[in-house]
Amino acid sequence: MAVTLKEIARRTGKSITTVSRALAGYDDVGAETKTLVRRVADELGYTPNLLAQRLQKRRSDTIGLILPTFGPRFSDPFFSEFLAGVGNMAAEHGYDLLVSTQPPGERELQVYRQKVQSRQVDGFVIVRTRRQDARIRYLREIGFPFVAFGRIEGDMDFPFVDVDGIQGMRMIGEHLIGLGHRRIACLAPPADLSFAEHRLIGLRQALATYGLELADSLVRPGDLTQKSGYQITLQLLDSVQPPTAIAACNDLMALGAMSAIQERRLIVGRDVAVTGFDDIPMAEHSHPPLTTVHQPIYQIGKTVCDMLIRLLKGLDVTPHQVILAPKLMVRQSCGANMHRFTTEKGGGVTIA
Amino acid sequence: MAVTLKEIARRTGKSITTVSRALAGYDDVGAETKTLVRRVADELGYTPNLLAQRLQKRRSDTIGLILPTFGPRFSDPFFSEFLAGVGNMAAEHGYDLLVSTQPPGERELQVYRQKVQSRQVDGFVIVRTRRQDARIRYLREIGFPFVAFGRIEGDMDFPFVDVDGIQGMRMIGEHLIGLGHRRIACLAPPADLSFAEHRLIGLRQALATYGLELADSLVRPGDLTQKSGYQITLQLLDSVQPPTAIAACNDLMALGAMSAIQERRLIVGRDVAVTGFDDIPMAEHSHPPLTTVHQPIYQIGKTVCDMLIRLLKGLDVTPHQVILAPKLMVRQSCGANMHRFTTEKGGGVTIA
DNA sequence: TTGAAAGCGCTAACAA
DNA sequence: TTGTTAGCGCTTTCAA
Repeated sequence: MAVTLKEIARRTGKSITTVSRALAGYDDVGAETKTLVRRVADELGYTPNLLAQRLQKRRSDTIGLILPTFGPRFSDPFFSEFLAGVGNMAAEHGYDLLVSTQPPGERELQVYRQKVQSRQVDGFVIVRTRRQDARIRYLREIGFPFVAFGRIEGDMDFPFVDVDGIQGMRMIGEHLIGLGHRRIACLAPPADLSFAEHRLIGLRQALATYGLELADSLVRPGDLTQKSGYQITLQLLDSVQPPTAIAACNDLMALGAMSAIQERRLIVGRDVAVTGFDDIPMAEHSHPPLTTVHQPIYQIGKTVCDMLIRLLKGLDVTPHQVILAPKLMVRQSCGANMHRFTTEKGGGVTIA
Repeated sequence: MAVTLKEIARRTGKSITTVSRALAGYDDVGAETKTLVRRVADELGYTPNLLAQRLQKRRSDTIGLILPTFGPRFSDPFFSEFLAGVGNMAAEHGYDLLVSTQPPGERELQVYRQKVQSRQVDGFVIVRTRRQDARIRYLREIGFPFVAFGRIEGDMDFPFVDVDGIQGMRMIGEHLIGLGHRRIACLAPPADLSFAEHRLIGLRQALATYGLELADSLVRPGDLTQKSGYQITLQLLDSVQPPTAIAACNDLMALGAMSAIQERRLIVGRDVAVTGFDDIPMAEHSHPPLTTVHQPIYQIGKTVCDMLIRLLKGLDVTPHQVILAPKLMVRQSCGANMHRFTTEKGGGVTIA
């Protein structure tokens, strides 16, 4: 059925070895032989059996990506774009991308271990790093190649790409303060995620610059979904002293916050400012468009994958730790650029 | 470095064959031998080399999923959920999931061909079927296993799962008409997609029941993104006789439509009704919440994958063509359930 | 320039 | 119950 080297050897009257070398382009094969072999291979539509090739080469030419995701309603627009970046770069270099999903926990590490030991993948892309990250600890321990999107706490002697979350949230904080906000709430990520800390620090720094403090009661951890942003914001709005601005640590929660505000018949940007983080496509087309911090997520996916491939090929990986400067995207949800809205209600920015 | 059968054989003094069979649980192995072998394997932390196993078995135990997606800003919440369904089911049965992205076109088919010929995958999950689908034609031609999410035009002698788009859009149409709408626009999908036709037919059927017609000028094909929904809706609103309802053929475009409407300072559900299709998580938390048609996308992913695995295992796959009944999710974007809104403005449904 | 032989790690037919 | 042999399809010494 399938065309093998053996078959080509039979037809050309050459040995399997010669055929293999002719096809691989070695120059210790006679010119005529080479042409002949190649012609026959083409005619027969030969494609090497990758399984055999990989067994022999003792590499899988496959990159693993295990999405740390919960439940069935997994739908993070952030990951799909990252995935596209990783996937395209992998394909470009002839690598396969093995994707699976596994929520953080005991079993997660088993999955990593299994993929490593069964030699299914040559390296991993790690996403959404945790402050204490068992995956990274394990891979480092056994010396298995990986590149992370995100940092961890403590010893960081491994390759990663990250966006500077401190600076990102500092910009958000300064922007909000500049607009007159003093009572700012924060929709925080789960505390075990690395970027949770960074983003909170950034926000606190911005406030501190102005002699302000982020009240504990206004830091509300969510689970990064729209729903949780929605629910927390309702609570916030119903509290005795509601915030005038809500800085969400990701766009999905920010979008949820906007829904909650609108549900209470308040105007986003006028009555309450909202900001996000990520700049997913949806952010630009929400209503009002969301002020947020841009992460070039597709590009990050490509870069992370590229670094991993270089690592796998034994090439130089410099720099092997990349921290990207974030970019503030000022749109309407924070009350800046409200010209489109002000005509309607004559309102400006509410200053607490 | 890595533990192999050979190593276990050496340590136990048995042959490789015996070790292999002991581990595989064959009962033509002595009880003691079995215990011994297993103990040693455990101690050494043996994990079979899947590459070798697969070469020998001449199967890759891998399912291919090639996302037909364009450009870097790929972020369809619909696919990521589907992906999770497929991935989880695959993992459950010990299959790997090989994911890559490739926009429709010439090269797309090359990618399929390459994966088939290099024996990288045992079968494919095909998504977003086209009316004339080269992928399906090819796979059917060579007899390669696959299961599709979606149907095609013409001969449909292959396994698939689909949601009844005709019925879905008929329900939408009837719902809108029931609310008094007569001038209904449709944000249509690219015409080459199978479901584009179904959904348009459904909408037309609903209108026909009431002696109405869907004006050609009100059928506007988009590219399924939020942005295109936004842009088309602006055009629609600026036309001499704007529609009173906009039935988008997917949620993303519907969300874009809502933005456009709000940008024109109109109230969604009161001034213009909007409906979607898919029921992505975002639909429930948009503002106002989006009336749409629910597709159990995670479940569909699982089912498609399960069918494929049964196919690969030579098990019975009945039924091998599944058409699911869609479910109308009435929320606020269409003007029904407007109690939350009516108090505000005193408005009801605008009847053209 | 070419081919024979060995081996990647595993499974399976067959014989003992 | 066990081991020998062969082979999956490929690459790579090494000798001719």
